[in-house]
Amino acid sequence: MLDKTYSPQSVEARISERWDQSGAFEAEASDNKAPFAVMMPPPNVTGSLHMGHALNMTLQDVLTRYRRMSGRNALWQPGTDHAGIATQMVVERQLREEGTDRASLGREKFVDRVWQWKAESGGTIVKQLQRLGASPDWRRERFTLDEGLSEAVRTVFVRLYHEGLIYRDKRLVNWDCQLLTAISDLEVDQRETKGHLWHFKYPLEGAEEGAPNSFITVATTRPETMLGDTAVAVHPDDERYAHLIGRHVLLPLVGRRIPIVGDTYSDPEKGSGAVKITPAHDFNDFEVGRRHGLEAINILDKHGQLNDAVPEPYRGLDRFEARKRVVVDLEALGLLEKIEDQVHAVPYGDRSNTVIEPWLTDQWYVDAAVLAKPAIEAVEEGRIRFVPKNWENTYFEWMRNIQPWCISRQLWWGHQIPAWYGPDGHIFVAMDEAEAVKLAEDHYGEPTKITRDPDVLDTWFSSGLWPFSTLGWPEQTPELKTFYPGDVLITGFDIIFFWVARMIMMGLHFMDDVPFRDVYIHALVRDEKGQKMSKSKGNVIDPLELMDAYGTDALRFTLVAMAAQGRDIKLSEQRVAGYRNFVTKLWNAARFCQMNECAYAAGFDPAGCAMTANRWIISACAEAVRDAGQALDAYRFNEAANTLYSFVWHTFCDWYLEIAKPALYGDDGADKTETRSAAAWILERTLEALHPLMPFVTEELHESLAKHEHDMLVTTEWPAFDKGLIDTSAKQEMDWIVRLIGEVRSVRSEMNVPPGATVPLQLADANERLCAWFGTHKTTIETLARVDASISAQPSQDADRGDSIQIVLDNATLLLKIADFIDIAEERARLERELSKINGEIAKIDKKLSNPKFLERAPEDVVEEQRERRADADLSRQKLDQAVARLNAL
RNA sequence: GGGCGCGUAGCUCAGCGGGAGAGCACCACGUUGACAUCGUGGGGGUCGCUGGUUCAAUCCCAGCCGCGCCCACCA
Repeated sequence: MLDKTYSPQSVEARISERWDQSGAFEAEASDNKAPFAVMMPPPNVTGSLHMGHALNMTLQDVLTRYRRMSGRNALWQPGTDHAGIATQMVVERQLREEGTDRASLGREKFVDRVWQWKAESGGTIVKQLQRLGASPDWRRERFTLDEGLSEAVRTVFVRLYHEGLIYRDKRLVNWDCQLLTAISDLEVDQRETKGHLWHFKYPLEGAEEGAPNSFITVATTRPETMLGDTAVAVHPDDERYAHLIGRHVLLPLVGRRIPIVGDTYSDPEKGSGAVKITPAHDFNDFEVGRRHGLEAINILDKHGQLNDAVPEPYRGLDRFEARKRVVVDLEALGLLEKIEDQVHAVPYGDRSNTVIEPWLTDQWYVDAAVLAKPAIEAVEEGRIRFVPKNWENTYFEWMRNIQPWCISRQLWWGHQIPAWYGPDGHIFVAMDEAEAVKLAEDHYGEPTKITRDPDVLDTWFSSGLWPFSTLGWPEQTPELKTFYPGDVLITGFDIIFFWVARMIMMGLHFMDDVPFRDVYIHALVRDEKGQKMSKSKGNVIDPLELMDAYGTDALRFTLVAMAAQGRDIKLSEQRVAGYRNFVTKLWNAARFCQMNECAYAAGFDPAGCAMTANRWIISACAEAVRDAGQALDAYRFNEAANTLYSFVWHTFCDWYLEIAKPALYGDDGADKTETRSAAAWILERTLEALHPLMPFVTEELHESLAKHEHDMLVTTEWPAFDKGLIDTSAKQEMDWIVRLIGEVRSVRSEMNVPPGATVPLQLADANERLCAWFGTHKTTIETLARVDASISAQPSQDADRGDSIQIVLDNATLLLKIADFIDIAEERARLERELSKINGEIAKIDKKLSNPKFLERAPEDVVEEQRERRADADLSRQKLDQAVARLNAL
């Protein structure tokens, strides 16, 4: 016998173990079932499970389990990402605590150390995913830095290089002065910051000192960069300054003679209308510099301190220190015109949280614009579909304006770039050192020493290959053939650019096909106040804690039920508790079935039930499962969850099991046998349908039930019904019974009839069909409404004496004999209320039906529906009129 | 500056052209042989505002108000 409540803690680990041993998650390329492939977004090895993972992984697991049960050869490809910067930071922090650093360790030892860290701590996230019930093929787990994937990375790099799509260039990059590496545009966070706009006067060459027009004023938010100025730009059409174009200013503090150039970049509306140009430290200025052949003077070293290119007093100063000094010194010279407050965007590194510097260095770039073209077309042509569709706009917007992608990073942890340099700087790109050496020998005509580029690749470069590198590419493996392209990618919108776009570009380029058909973009999980969860805010809800407290299934179900398309999820613990209750409800329904020997019966034919109630519940189950399946097909996760929730709790537990009780408690016989089988059948289908959403409790129940068809739920078929099980007449009949009971209960409650009291109920003045229904379900009505039921052809004398409440249900009247509780005046008021309600409805319908335009233009079935409603309402009104008349006759 | 999204019951949210819904919270009653992590009944909403399209608008369109997010090189 099942316990009274479900204890997830003791069950989940055991069930996990069984799944694992059964090999249920394993997918084979040789399998001839239709493949279904999902690529897991690889979490960082440094990661531990947060709510975003929990949602992302749960949705993937739901789909994978659903498709697997639906007969697909389902591969969910797992793995982790080496996360260059994040991981290197973690290990460097450890080293600091040990009083050392990576420089003193040296590259090789440092990298060894990171691998060691990965071996010890890198598996955390994987274990946590198992706790969540994730069902990927763990045998196939990959790591972006493992042997095979590294080969894929080198292959891609070499090929793109030879195609001219990867190149080396000296230009401005976003430089992180703390991590000492370049980062991509996407890793820069523009933050609105309160700062100042300083207006400086630059003396014009050849102007008379002190004369009114002896200066040109420039404005800047970054005074220290003036030390690297090589021009002042004005708009060619700006009358105030046009005459100055071609003249020079003498750069204060430095003494450099720099030109005044005309460039449309200068905006007469902004600042003073003249803008200082620092090509080496500003992206716009860099372009201006290129147009005018200006020198780019780099004034910063890699730490963000001023270098030898500036006058002696400023050398070695930190950039922020230099800013103050420059202002002070210019003021002393009388060249500070004014200071304004200004809110402006300051670039921060998303990892280091420090101010990013545009810095002039040699880096490797991918010509993203070329790769983007087919990637844009794939989405335009619908070969890839975003769900919800609006994300396509975001994708297009970014892809159509894509910039060269800086892929080199000055880190040690990652894929070292397969490029070597000869003594003269000649570049040799090759799969390995031996090949590079040979290339060099061919090039120079003799063995020549070459050195490898020390940089590593952006982590996203390797994750961009994930959909095919994990399947064995560049080898042409059976896996690749079977599982590429994948079916759906499930991820958050925050990595559409970082990852999704890159996978599409790389997949199309190297596999000549899209990496996946659908991209389902889910929402962000926020706290219950709608704030983004973050460690610094301290509002992080830990999924593991919720799993401990409420069970994994409750958490999963919550996330699925709240995953409506296009809206963020505000998670509250209360909600999880609510779904824990649902798990308990399901558990107890199963327990009830077990107690009453509702067990799988070999010959049971769900289409052949004699009892209406059984036909009805089977029909309702078929509808619910069909709807849930359709919802999952359309990625409407919340709908699937709600449909099943409502069916299990309200239809099955609240109504069916209560209706079934008399038969189950009664004497042996056909009714009891059939009801037992039907209940068991429904329970099994319910467990199957819920399994993708709540794998643990359903598997546990499946195992605990006395007899069943299949060994494990995980490999059972998702219930697929044919239309034959949907029985509209049973539905009509039971709906009426349900409403009847509801009406009686409502009246009893309103009239304060003691819940325990059994009172007479008479169906009066009803047609044959209703009388037949009433008769068939007499026991159900009596049990659930606590009445003694009978049928009378005429309204009874009880009503005429005022001993009964009259309940109008469609075109029948129910008489509830509760004389002791009736207050005639109140009863009259109640009936009048009913009457006015129905009259209101009739008036509304009449308004429509009397509108000739409605009759003329509304579709036929809508008009017909209104007519039927009108007729039904009219019947009810007649009955109510009669009831009132009888009361008035007293 | 551009783009996206959201304003529906006290709270969190579904629905989205033809009869306003769920969960939680709230109120009343209930120890009926699965479940008090429960059952039964109940109260509560001019579906942000203003126009327009339509026979019909919470739903479509426009504008406005409020809120959030993303992108953008502006001194």
